Amino acid sequence: MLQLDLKSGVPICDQIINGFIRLKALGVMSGDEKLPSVRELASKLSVNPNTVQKAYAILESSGVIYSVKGKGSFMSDDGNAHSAIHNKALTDFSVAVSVAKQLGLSKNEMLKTVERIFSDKESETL
Amino acid sequence: MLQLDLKSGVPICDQIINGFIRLKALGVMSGDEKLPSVRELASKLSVNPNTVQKAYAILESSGVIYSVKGKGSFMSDDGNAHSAIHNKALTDFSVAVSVAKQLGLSKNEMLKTVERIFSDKESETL
Amino acid sequence: MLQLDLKSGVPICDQIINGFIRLKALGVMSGDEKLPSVRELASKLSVNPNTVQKAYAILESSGVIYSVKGKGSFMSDDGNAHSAIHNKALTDFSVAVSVAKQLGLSKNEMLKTVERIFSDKESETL
Amino acid sequence: MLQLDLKSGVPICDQIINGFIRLKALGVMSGDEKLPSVRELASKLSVNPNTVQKAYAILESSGVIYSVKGKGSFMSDDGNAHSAIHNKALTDFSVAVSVAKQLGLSKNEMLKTVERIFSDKESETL
DNA sequence: GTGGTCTAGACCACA
DNA sequence: GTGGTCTAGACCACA
Repeated sequence: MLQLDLKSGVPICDQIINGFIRLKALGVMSGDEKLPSVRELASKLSVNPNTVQKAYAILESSGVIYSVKGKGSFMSDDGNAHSAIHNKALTDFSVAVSVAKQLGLSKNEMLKTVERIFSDKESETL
Repeated sequence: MLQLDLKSGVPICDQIINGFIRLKALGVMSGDEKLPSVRELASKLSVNPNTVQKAYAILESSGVIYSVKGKGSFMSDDGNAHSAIHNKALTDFSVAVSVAKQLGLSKNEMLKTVERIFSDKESETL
Repeated sequence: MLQLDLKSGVPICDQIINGFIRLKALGVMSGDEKLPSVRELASKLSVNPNTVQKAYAILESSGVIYSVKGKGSFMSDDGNAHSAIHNKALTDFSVAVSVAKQLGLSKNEMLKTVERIFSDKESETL
Repeated sequence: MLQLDLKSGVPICDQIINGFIRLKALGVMSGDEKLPSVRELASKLSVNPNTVQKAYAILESSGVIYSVKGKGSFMSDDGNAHSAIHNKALTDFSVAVSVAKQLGLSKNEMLKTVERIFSDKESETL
């Protein structure tokens, strides 16, 4: 379901968070679908349960998932939460474009970079 | 000259580095123009002189500025330095695209964002 | 009869307990009225029978319901039970006031909220 | 500055979070004021630094404070964040009033409870 | 079993 | 020194 890239420099916790957001955005997971338990995912990813717990806590606090003690964690269908994340991602990307432009990157270079990453088969295996 | 955003999460050292690169790219500073002294800038920005020192060292080691003992630091006109910066900007932008993709942004949204920012006159004043 | 909100964060067992107390307080259920069997309710609510069993046990131990072997559980009319519930409700409310105060709500805001909800006819349908 | 009540049942992390929200709401702390460092507060409160770190992380993610690596954490002046918290507290309190009403508490009992807690000197020592 | 909290202690980047 | 991430492992409430 999720695959980590330990060499990427992106914190494990963030990779888990982003992974579930993406699974929902892509329609791979749907509302009220059960997530793997904290311990199960930790074991599969070979990371500490605390790290998964932290990711789940952040996902819950932002409304992406909801947790029921003793039952498990479930994907939320809260449109507001998911669109808020989408908006934040869009804003962050806009900032990145502005910064890159200021540092001298041309429009063409950026367009090509976007195309390249979307046609990059490796990145699809996530 | 430079303005820091402590709340942005971007390391202060990086903000200083990017700031001078930007000032050169935008034509606000030109080749051989003198930079403020480490202590002066540190005092103006209310940051630790060590942080400014570190930024200057990185800028010098990458050829963006050069130092003359007893005189100070000056903006360089080194073309190689510019291409190094260009490469770093390209790498940073690629990472931003990957993360945005991970969070569910579509290729189309990204392409449109790039187009928008390049046709946006306001963004030039940033 | 009862409806659970898994996303509310309130333990399922508590929701069942409060649900029956409310049904009695609102007059929807009356004294000696039969409750659904543990298994029946568990199946309808899609929860673990142990959870319903626990809720019934707590309701019985506090006198809100009573059980007859081989016949089932029934709503009680025990006045003492009601006062026990009343005390618990008062304690819970006090905690809520303390927390709200801790988070900066003014006395006035709280008093107005109480007034509003008691003059709010819609809230009776909840 | 902050005082914990270990017997209250409220998680330590939450008490720290609520404490700083309250200090800002009451005007005891103002925008851009420095918070004690993670380790300093942990030592003063005799709790684990991780617990304080978690509280600071949650406060930052909700915009109540902002952190600068190597410099410290500072109270934010983000009106939106603080009013969002205020709104949440008000909503939570409204829910508590509704529940209490359903469980049979009278308007008078609630008003008196609010008055009592606001005239309670012990609660002011927090 | 499942989520949640906490302590203990290591390690990293940044200032 | 300061924030941030992570592992290791205990313990609790709830189902």
